Amino acid sequence: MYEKYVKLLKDHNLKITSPRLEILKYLDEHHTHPNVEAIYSSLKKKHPSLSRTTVYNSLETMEKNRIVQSLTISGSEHRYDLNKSLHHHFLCTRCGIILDIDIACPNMDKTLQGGHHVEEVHGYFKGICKNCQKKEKGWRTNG
Amino acid sequence: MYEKYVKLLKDHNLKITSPRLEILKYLDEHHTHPNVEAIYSSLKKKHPSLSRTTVYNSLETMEKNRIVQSLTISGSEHRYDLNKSLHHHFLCTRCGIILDIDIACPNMDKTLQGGHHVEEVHGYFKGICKNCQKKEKGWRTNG
DNA sequence: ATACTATTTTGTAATTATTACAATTTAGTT
DNA sequence: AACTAAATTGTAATAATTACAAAATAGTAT
Repeated sequence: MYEKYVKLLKDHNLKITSPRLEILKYLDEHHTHPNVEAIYSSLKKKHPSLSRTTVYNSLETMEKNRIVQSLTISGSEHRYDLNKSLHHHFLCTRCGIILDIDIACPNMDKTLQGGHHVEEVHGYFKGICKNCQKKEKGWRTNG
Repeated sequence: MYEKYVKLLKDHNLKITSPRLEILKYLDEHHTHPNVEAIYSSLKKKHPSLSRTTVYNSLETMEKNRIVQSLTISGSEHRYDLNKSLHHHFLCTRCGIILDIDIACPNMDKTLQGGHHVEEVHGYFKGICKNCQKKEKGWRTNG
């Protein structure tokens, strides 16, 4: 059940704790790029002793170990992602959904730019998602 | 003196106001990608009646009109840029400086990705800048 | 199994950035 | 000079995050 998350943590010499395992499981099962509040309020149901601060702490630790990735695209909150293969993200400014965008990008795996040591690369698109456009069209047609 | 900022605002049918002109001038003269606080505290000296809220309001309006650009790279605050040619950004996680990165990128001018309507494209690199690396090396050698 | 210690979790109290809002002022027009 | 919509201002809220200290726990050594 939790073997793969245990392995992930062990591989980074991190202690195996319930909050960390649950957060990893949550991210693995929800590809919604949730914010802290979403993770916290969902896990809190099954684990009432969970603290919001723990979610912050755990994510911070796992981010430092590159197990999870923090997206700053929204500008008002951090949103999280299991750190799998490199990919871009799209934020819908209408509904707030963040979607994975898999496109070729020659700059994604750079470790040096302009003489600076690069540790992270982020490609963000912002706009209106397919779904929200459909909704707006529908309303306009009906109105 | 302020002609070009006046023109920028006029071209977007925005009213010509002192706060807007001063903010544009500040951004034009400081390529530091400042946050609201930096802009506010600098302008406040010469214009004591300026309100922090006005800086927020002005930047919001000018961002909607694509006169300025908001960078969310830092994750804790918005940082601003005069919206000139498309380019990437590098954030130093040590000193917080944001630098322009001019590299070719085939995805920078996309208006559609995965069927979604794209209005903004951001390319962010995070890491340790040349200068901070130099400092760290120096200290270690001397220690 | 037990004891030990560093790490983690937890809850509360700050802090920081940003937004809401209502009153006043002002830009652009009549 | 008067008008009106928009912008500015200050204060009060809100939202996300961090600081901190006490309690609990994981992993290790005994």
